[in-house]
Amino acid sequence: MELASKYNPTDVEGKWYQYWLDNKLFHSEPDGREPYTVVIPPPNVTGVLHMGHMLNNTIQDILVRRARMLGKNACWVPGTDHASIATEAKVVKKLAEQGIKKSDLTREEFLKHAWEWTDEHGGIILKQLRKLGASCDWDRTAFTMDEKRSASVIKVFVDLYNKGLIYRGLRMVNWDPKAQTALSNEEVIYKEEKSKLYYLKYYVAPLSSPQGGKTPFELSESLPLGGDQEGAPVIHKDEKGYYAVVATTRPETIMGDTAMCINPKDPKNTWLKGQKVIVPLVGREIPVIEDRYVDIEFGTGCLKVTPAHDTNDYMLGKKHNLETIDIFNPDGTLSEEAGLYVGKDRMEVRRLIAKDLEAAGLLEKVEDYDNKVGYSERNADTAVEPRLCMQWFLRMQHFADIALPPVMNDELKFYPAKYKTTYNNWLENIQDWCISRQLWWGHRIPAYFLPTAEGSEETFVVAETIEEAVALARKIEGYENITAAELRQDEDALDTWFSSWLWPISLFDGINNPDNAELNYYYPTSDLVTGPDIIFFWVARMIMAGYEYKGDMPFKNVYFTGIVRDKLGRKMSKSLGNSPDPLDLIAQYGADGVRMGMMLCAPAGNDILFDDALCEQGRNFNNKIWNAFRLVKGWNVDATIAQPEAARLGCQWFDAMLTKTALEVDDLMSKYRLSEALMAIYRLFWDEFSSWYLEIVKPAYGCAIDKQTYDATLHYFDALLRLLHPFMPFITEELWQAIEERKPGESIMTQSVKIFADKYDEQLIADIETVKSIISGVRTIRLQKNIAQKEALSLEVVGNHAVATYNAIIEKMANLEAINVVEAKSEGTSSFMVGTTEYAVPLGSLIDVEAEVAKLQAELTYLEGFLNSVMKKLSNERFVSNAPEAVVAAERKKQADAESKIAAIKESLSKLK
RNA sequence: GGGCGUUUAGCUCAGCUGGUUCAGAGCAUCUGCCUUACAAGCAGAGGGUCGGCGGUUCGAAUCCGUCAACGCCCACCA
Repeated sequence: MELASKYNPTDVEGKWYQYWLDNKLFHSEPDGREPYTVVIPPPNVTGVLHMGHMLNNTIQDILVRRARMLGKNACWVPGTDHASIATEAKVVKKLAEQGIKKSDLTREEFLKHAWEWTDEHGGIILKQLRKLGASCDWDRTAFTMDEKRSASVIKVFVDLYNKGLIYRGLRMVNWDPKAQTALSNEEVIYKEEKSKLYYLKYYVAPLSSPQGGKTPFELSESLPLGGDQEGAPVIHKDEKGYYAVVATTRPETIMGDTAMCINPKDPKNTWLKGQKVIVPLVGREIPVIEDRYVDIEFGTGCLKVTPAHDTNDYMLGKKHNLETIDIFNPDGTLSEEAGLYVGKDRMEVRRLIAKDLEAAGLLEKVEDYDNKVGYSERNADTAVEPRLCMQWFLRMQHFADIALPPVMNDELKFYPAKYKTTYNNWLENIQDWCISRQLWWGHRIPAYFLPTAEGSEETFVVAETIEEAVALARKIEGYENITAAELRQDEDALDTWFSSWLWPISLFDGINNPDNAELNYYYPTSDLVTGPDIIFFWVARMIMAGYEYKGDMPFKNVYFTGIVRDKLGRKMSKSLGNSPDPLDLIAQYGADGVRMGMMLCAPAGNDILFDDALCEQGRNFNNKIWNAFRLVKGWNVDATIAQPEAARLGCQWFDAMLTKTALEVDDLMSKYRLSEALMAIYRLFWDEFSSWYLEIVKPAYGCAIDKQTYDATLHYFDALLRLLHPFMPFITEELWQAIEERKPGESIMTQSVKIFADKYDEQLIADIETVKSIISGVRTIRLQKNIAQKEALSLEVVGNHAVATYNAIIEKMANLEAINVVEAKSEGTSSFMVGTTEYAVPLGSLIDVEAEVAKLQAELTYLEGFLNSVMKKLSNERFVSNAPEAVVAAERKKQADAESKIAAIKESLSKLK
């Protein structure tokens, strides 16, 4: 057959992917084999493939394909996530471009747009995964908002509510003013930011009559002003009176101030105890309260308390029974309650109020300050606003209790194990999960409110369907005749993760249909491959749901990948433009090349620094394999030729190498050290197979090869392809099909990777290493003396020729006409040592005595130094008496070897001189 | 503020329970080759007092302490 000199992936990849699909090789049904299950971390339904997906799915595919080739019933279930907040944001943006405001639409109208968008863009990413070679069981493709998954979510919500684990409450939550929804704690990302610390004047309020405008402080005290000394009170006074100074980063919230707080143990501020102060600009009098929460060292030790807009202030407010004034609208603008700056955005107000405060003489000073500000995970430019509102929560303590032990005692293993600590910390400090989102795109909360009189407490029922809700409502006193039309369903949707935490169960319909045959067969799944960034969002919660709803772990192992960075170590991001398009890479280097590029730089758990050059290496490897195949397939076979000795030995040796490497790969794969496993195969193919084995067995130009060697070579090729297939599925299928005629529907995918013995001849491998060194030694001399490979040389072995068995190989590879064992080497040779044996190549007139002397002299110097250090050890009494015998013996051997080498070199030198 | 991790060749990393697989691999570099599978290649070579200091030990990249740099996670310091 004619083969191009370069491998062309584009010709090959589409063809075989279709072949695999046509023959249903990715599809799995429960059977008698051991299952191997992976559920995909569902990408956002409207997302496109990025490098992170690429890494993640390459790893999954390698694991899945390998498991399949180990005879397991491998099932990789794909699907997508509805990603409520991200998708809703995209739809809102798209509608805005068409001039449509979300607020002008009904829920139904909006959802219609959202579904249209989803149908249009949904699943693009799954199509892209096919280009990568992902062997997902596409027949099982699921969506977190499809019928079965939605029903599961609702069922679980009702169940948890009935178990008393879900509650509704007025809480301080993280509010995203852009998306106008609450977020969970995990969805807030804190960023260090340069900001300002504003020092505001809060005047001490004068008492109304009868004291006539004097402050209680003035009336009762006569402490001196100032505060230079440690522990002395710090009292401020100007022409308008006494005042306290409060440091804040958020002056725009002063309209919501309902107290000022000092630490009761703060000597600087004891003078303020029991006073009232006046909120600047606003003019409202607020009490000074005392709480040890206040840090004496920070700022002035005076804290303004805004219970509606800060989590800690809220806590203080509750404790001290303070009024709560919510000065913001849901979109982050100032509300009527604020009284000032109404309708303006909070960020703008910050600038305005700073100016106004200064103009009014109420701003003492402004300092630069490094601050941490929380941002929405999905709207990276939007600062989160703490906001008090009614939300649904899931009690987490119960879940922490069931999810912590199996990970800590390694029933469920994390790779790398360091994430156990992270997991432990989170679960030990678990907080309730805010599961409601003020969004439409998502699973609507199945709570139904009953009509109640104005002002009275809200009453609701929680049920899977409206009919059940009505039935439940009718059991409540006074609502015996209520109808469905009178019930009002909660407007909120559930957090996306409230559906994805069920993924390993809901994919097999295990919520709607518990204990079904598929669930019992495929669950628990085998390996989960995901990023450590979603360990809390997803991994931990799946473990919780797994134990709650199936009584068992959702997966046995979790492989945490690194984060894909560029070669400078920067996170890949759209804004930096440093993220290559995976499909472009595939077009350029081939899917196999890109897969290899990803894996080469992906040691488990470390961040990976991605560089196109690695894909190039992958592509080059493809080409190497391709050309090795061209060589082998180009040979003419002559069944009448006897197998040459060199080839016979070469086969024996490669057989051992293959087994050795396969065992190594088994071991590495079991430890999820995929990149090392790939590297082992890479070296086996490139160095051992191509550079050594093929050169050893290769017939002379124009000559035919014997049948025995040819068959063995094809057998090895076949084995190498199978070893490699999980990593490089396309080229391996292409060549496996070309090795010999295959039956229709046959594929390398269903072959076994295990065809190797569990033992190999270590001595043989060691001997060939010596043989290789001898050959390299001769080659080095050729290079130095500029002697062409064509020109045959002879070799003298001084003393004992331990690897004489392999002379056939040495002669062929080094092009030697003779190998002679001699007592002493002849005149005019260039020599080298392998181990303790000296080898010499007679060069006649080509010998450069001076260079030869210099070379030997350098070696002598090194060896003498080495011997010296060995002797030092051996003459140390304590070493000889304390070290294990074997170690001492090893040192003695070093000594003997060095001495014999030195003797040989000295002799050579004396001859040369 | 707490916790975790990293630091070994120019780059990316491997070196588990201290001693011949201990200083390694791949890439990059340098030298010589268009040798009839492959120049996306072949053959050969150079390159690191294992972050600093101190300790334990007969012996430390490996164990302990400490310092430094970098990275990540968690935490309510306005």
